[in-house]
Amino acid sequence: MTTRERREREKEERRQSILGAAREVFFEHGFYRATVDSVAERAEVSKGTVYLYFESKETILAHLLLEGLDELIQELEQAYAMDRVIPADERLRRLGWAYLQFFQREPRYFRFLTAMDRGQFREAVTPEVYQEVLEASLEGLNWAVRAVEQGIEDGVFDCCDARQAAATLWAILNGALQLMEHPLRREMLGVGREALYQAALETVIRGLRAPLEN
Amino acid sequence: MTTRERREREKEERRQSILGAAREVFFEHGFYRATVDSVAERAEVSKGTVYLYFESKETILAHLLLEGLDELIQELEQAYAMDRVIPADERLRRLGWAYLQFFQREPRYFRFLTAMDRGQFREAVTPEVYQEVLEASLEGLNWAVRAVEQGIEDGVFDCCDARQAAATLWAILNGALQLMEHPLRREMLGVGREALYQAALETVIRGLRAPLEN
DNA sequence: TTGTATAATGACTGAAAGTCAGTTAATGAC
DNA sequence: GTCATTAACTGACTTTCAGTCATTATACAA
Repeated sequence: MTTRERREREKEERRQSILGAAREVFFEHGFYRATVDSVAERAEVSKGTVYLYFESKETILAHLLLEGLDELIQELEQAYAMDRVIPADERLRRLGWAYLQFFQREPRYFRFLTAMDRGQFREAVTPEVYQEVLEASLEGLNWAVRAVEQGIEDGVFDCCDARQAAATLWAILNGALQLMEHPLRREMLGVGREALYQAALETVIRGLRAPLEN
Repeated sequence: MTTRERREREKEERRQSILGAAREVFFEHGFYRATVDSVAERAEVSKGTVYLYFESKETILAHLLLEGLDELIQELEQAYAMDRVIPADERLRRLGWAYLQFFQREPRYFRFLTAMDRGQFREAVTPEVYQEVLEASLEGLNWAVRAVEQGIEDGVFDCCDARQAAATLWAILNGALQLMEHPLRREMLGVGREALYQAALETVIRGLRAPLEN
């Protein structure tokens, strides 16, 4: 039955076309200001059709995020540079830098990701989809865990739990990004974009490397 | 003219009563689900009156935040313990801990604060009010700056810019808090609430203390 | 050709923020 | 006490938008 296959393909194409339209519209106006009607119009379908493919406006965003996070994870994998032998601290530095570069290239993804933590979002998305996005957003962390583990093995880092250390790194990078993405706050602090990020990254790496005193 | 004064006082009382009602309703249902109608009902006034005192739903939240941030700043001031002679790293530790305690006691304030960074919020609030909240949210940072400056003077810390170091600390604590406040994420990471926060705090302090190698 | 299943539509509903013409109450002048 | 003026308040109404669903169109199979 080739018909069925073609149908499936066409359905997937339509789905992608709606996603593409949504990306354009959400990026152009921001998620909040964008309307489902305008997504439908851009995709040249009716609103009803949009809801045939996605359960809610937020679900569309979730799937856009999944795409973006996929890219991010690939870039982190590259940054880890599995094949080469690199000191652990240098690996963390590269990972942190790749993380930064991704969100500098796509600041809107970062904003969407943080938006996802709101009740508004969680309520409008099935638990499965929510879980999926969460998992994707944490997947890159595994590279950091591996780097820290390597560092502990090599005696470069001095901390008990690689997972916890990686989580710390992740928390600080997100905190720095959030601060960076806020021109007004940055201005009030009088701290430069990259400067802050680099300082944050270096501070954690130094913190991991330093021997425990007292 | 005593009448005028009484009028002013009554106006302020009404304003406070609306704010109080809003705090209850927002805390009870969350900002997103709460409606201005229910705030009005709780305050025993009409919706029109609410809009006589506040420009938008978001503006009400902004003023609640200002109250909360005032409390926070006072607690940070106490934690700094100006009168006593304390090593700089210990001061930072106390500040970080006070910061944590505040948001553990009032997690909803933290959520409201992060919600404030959304476009939805910025557009619904006058630039003045927005600026005011931002400034309040950064005021506590000054204590951290002072502590780092003291640390640099005493040779306990090794970093060039106190302001930048304090911003780093602030970024990491916020990142850690954000992660902590997310049960699902924490579960996925397998990291405990306080454990993560403490690890993050200690890592930064160690990072500041460590001498620059390389 | 026609019956059936699948896909698409867009007018409609509901919810909630925000508005404003009209009402009520307080104050002060006479 | 009465009336005029001002300030405070009201709630029905408007607007905007997400989400629904009865209806229509299309594609396919017999």
